[in-house]
Amino acid sequence: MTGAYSITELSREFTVTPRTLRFYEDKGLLSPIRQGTTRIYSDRERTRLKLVLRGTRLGFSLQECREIIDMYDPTSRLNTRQLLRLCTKIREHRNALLAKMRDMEATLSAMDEVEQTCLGALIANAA
Amino acid sequence: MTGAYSITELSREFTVTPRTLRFYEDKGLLSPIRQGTTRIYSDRERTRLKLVLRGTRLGFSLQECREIIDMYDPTSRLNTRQLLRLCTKIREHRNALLAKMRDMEATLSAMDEVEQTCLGALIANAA
DNA sequence: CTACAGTTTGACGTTTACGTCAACTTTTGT
DNA sequence: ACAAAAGTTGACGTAAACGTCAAACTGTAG
Repeated sequence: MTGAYSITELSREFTVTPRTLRFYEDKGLLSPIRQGTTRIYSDRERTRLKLVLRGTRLGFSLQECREIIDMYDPTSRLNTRQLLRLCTKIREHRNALLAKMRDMEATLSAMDEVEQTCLGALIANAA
Repeated sequence: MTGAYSITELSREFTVTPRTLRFYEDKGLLSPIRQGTTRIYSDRERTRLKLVLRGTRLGFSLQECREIIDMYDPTSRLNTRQLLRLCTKIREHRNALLAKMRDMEATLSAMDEVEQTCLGALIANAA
């Protein structure tokens, strides 16, 4: 495991362009190692990429994605103060997520309602 | 009811700028009536605005928001063909939403995991 | 050795979603 | 009647998130 992917391999797997991967690197979201000047992506980078894409799909900015992912990925040993700060961050981000969840549920149930109306109208039309 | 709001009233209620409301109008998301040249927003527009903001928070583009909201708001009587098309659209948008839901649940449970690790480390540090 | 497929670094372009004036008209309190 | 407050239409600016070349380098199969 702990695969080594080229930039096009990885970009194809997630149907993004190489430019996107370079851009994310520029923004500090990915940091592939270099073999000479060529980028090599490990499974860790692959996972981070997956998380970035998940985050953007949920409407988070790349900045926010970075914050979130860096929480997930405690690259170093943390002292008590840092751990407490991390807990606070987790709480914040979770609250943001739960708010979105509520938005989502509201949207979903509204959609269901429209569908009911729609189906009702179809039945009426059929009569 | 069926209130009449000025542009600043409405913008303040939702903590956006008047510019935003004019922009949404330009994009066909809102269509306040005019009293002379001045915009007057009804409760219908207020609701639409609420839905736009909800949509953007969920990472939908204004285009997508418009599609979704226009479904909710069947302004005219629809024939069977149109109703069937609407049902299809609802299905599509719901699927998109459910996909986001899954992304969200994954993110949430990952966060919970990080928190557990974090709390565990805190306890270890306290010992 | 060389042709070619893949990669790299700029650098400028584009789309979305507004922000920020400016210049002007309209409405309203006193 | 008149100044302040609110509203209108341009027009240009901006930040985020990439797209799209161009020019040069590199590694590899034939």
